[in-house]
Amino acid sequence: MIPDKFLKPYDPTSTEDRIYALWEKSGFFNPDKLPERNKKGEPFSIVLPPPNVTGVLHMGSALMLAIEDIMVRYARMKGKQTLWIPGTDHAAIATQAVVEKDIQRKEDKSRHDLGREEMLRRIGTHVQTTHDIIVSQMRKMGASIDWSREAFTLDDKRNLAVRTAFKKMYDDGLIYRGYRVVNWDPKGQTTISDDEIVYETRKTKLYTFRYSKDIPISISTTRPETKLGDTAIAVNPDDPRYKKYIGEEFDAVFAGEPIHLKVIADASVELEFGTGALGVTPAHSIADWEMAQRHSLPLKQVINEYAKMTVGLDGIKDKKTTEAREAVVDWLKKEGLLEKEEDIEHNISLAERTGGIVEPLPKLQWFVAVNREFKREGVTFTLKQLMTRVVETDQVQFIPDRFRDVYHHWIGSLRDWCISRQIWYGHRIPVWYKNQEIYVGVEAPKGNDWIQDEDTLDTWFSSGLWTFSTLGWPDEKEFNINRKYHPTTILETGSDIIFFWVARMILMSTYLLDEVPFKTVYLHGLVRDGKGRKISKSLGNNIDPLEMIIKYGADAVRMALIVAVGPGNDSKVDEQKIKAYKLFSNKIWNIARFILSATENVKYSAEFSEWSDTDKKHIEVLNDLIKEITSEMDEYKFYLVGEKLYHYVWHEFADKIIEESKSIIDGTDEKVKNSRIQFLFYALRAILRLLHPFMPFVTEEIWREVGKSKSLLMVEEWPRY
RNA sequence: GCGCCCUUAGCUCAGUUGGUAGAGCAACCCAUUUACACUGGGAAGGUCAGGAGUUCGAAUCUCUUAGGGCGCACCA
Repeated sequence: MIPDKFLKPYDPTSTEDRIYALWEKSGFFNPDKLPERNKKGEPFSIVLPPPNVTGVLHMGSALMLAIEDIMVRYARMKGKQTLWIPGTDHAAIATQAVVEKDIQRKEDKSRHDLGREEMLRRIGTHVQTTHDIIVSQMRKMGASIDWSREAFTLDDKRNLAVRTAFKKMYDDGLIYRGYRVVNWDPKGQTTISDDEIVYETRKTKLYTFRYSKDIPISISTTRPETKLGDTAIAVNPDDPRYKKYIGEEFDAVFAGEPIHLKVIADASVELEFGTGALGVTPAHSIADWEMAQRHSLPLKQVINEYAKMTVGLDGIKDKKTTEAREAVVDWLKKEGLLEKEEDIEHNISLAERTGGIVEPLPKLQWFVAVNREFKREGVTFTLKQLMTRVVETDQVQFIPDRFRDVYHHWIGSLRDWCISRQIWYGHRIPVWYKNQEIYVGVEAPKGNDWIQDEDTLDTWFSSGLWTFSTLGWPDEKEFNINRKYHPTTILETGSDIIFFWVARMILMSTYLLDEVPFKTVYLHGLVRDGKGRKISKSLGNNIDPLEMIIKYGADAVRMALIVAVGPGNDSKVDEQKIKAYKLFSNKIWNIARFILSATENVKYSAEFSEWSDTDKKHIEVLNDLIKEITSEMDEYKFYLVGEKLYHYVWHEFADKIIEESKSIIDGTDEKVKNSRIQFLFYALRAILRLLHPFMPFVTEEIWREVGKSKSLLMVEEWPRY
């Protein structure tokens, strides 16, 4: 008798949690507990890109989990010693910003009202809640991940890894403290790295004016308020208009502020832009600061951390830069110095996490030097060279490979990485100060008077260590046990974090371990709505993966996300597509029902060989498919495999083979009938195994009836051909 | 300014050493208590963005034009 449940449509909700519990109980998520076949197999390892503990999972995370679980389940069925390490990311700025905002809204308090300790306690509570939700969502997706090794980017072990890495880089001269113009986010009250800036094109005005009637050179700027901090006028050395002024010095009182300007020649000045002369503001522009370094110009700060002016006339001093700008323009008009006002479009820099307008400010911060040379075994390297070399020599390969060019292009223009943040949530910088002394160490120095640096590290500093900090590094004993899993086999992640994360992992791993963090990088794109639009709150086009799982099952959601979406491409997902794969789950269910009832009193025989001619052909077609699919799986072409399986199962196997089986089974030719029944067994067993990485729940549930044994489909052998 | 990518059936996309165009969805016609809370059968639909070149042969290689997306840089 076939079970009653097959008489009803496939019901994912009553199945999935039960199946997941079975898998977990089996222990097979942990490579140490896999069957002998796998223990002897080659290692396959992958880390989960740790989701931020800022909120719940979105479709992008669901896509990531689907692809990675396909890779992992396939590897496991191929007999590999398969490890998938889970974790979550503390996402320093992002998380603190979310909690701060929440407290501001509910209690009208700032973090300074609460104090460092209380604020961290509040964040901790928030993080625990979101962490638990995220983890339960990963289970719902069917992720066959080793929960016994779960890590957090801010837990004790990872903190030790961070301190160890920092110390080593400091000793090698690759981490330094420097007074430089950095990207300051006035809204988040912290510095941010170049990569944490997003650009937005806005219309603005370009003003052309003179500092005073006595200065013969006019300049153009979009930010007149910063001109109170100018210390030079720069012109192109070949500009005939200004050659005669080079080296001259002028004094003026600009909007109430005395300024002293030296005319300098710098090749970076374009002759065509504006008047061909520019006011140099070393304290409030990274480009000007670099120019000031070249010409030994003084630096004069006129804007503070709150983006307010610190000098100038009434109506300028203590005002926000935006207000001060208008006041300076009014002053220029009144003095008759303004010559031109034009509308132009230009990019403004926004802090990615807070949306604040980035204000370049001179600050004492910690940096990773990417161009500084260091010695390793007698050979001189820079971090940039290490990062470039491993990709050039194909020690790390990109899928799709065009990202290799993108990666190199980014490295080409890479500047020193500012890693200190003035926020509280994160890894505290392992540096202590006492009077004029400085101590950098893995552990705090002995003695009482040492005060630890107040700042925390960029969240990507700890993320960069992820492939090996999760395997126990720097604890030698633990890392040695896990040594076979590093370099990891593959990294699967979103193409949007190739610089943030992929590049930083390559940096940290090549520097600290002298080996790559992964051999292959598989990049997926953005998940968009059915119309190809970005998912956004304002459009209200968000599709909640959990809601879809409840409605259509995780198998359907997984298939909808991966079919027909090649690596690196954005995917379009709408409810209709998910629904179509729910119907497919049901189709598989009914195929099983038909075969189970047709073969009810017959035993499956693996050695059966008396195939009818038609069945021989069917076997051939199926084997060709298996062969094709297997090589495509090895090439990570899941988007093709999913589609091919769908097509074969539905339109070849169900529509043709099962249809013709009806008359064969009702017929009188026992030999043909027998052959067909054995073939149905054979094909169903193959189909379930082939589909399992893609649709693990429904296939496992059917396998329990078909396999007629207690063995789990998840550790069955991938079909041979 | 530098770099990457895209333009194939109404829609979403495959098409990997160059060999007379494919799938899913949608739309159309017909059938159907069927293993199928639906499904089956059928037919229709494309000068592969435009142009030039290489070739016996180009959706596929080269150049070019147009449109679109993205990244980096600049942002006086």
